[in-house]
Amino acid sequence: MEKQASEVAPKQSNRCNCMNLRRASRAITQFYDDTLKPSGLTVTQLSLLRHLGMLKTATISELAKMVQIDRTTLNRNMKPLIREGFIDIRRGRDSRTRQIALTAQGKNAAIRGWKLWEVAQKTIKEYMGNNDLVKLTQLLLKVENIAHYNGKN
Amino acid sequence: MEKQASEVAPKQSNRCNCMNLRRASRAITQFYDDTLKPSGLTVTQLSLLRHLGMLKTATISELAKMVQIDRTTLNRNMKPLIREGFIDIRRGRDSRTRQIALTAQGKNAAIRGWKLWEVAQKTIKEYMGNNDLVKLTQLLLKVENIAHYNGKN
DNA sequence: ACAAATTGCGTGTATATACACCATCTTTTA
DNA sequence: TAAAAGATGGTGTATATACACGCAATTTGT
Repeated sequence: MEKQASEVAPKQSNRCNCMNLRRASRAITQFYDDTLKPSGLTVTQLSLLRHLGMLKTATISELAKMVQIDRTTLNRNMKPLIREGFIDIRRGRDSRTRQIALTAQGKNAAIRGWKLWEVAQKTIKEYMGNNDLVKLTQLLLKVENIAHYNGKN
Repeated sequence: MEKQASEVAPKQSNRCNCMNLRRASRAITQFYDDTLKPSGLTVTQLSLLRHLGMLKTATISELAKMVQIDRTTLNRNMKPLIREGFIDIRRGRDSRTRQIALTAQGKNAAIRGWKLWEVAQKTIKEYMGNNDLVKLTQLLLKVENIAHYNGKN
């Protein structure tokens, strides 16, 4: 095991697993958003555009399920993308539903964002090292599934 | 060719390191907040109260540095705690500063929250396993420091 | 066919997050 | 000592997050 040292952070604040994850989440979000800044997209927005690009078209609930985010959160997250004309929403056949799709502008924005995103991804890989990054990804996936654990609800 | 829908979605959505972290962060936050619900505190709020309890008193910037959160975010996060009478803010000697301190009610709330927090911590440890949890904590600490990496800015 | 259950969605409300900008107060410097 | 520089904090604005609630449309059960 490497030294890893105490760094700047006080020992007492590293005990809560949840806050540990949230601090890391804030840090990496700032890093990605900063890298993506020239594209005018946040990492959340780019993620949405890319998922939409894969699905071609989707209802709100379908997209929410795909990106694993709360449906009402997604609803709000789409607002800036609608305003910028990156996505288009229309009524579905089942008129309870909405069909969401990328516009041409949205596709272009996604491509611009993607190129910057690749830089961020590469930097992270370089910084973390491949082994640690793989391990981290694995562990995060497990954390995601905590809700299904047999100790809860 | 069949569709293999279950293959396309997860693979594609698990590629962004940032979104991976954010999904995990959302999941564990919901888990902690749910566990803490009877105390009336969110995990963020409990964290603030506990750090304040350690510091006895602090200025806003000091507390922000300790919990490693943006100063202006902290400012807003304190609002519910002030409203509930859990913390008390007054002008410092240097009248640019504010001195924050726990109230008696705040101490009680922190104690109530703590007990539930311990349950959440224990559950996570059980669920993740000790080795993986230690490894995760280590990796998250490294992620936190990405901003200092020599490939940025 | 009609009532009941279910599904899909939006909004009200509240917290969490942080950047840009500004006001104020203190310390340093010319 | 007056001006400049620095420190401290608040607010405007915007995004991200999700729970509770309710409305409208569809599907199901009798």
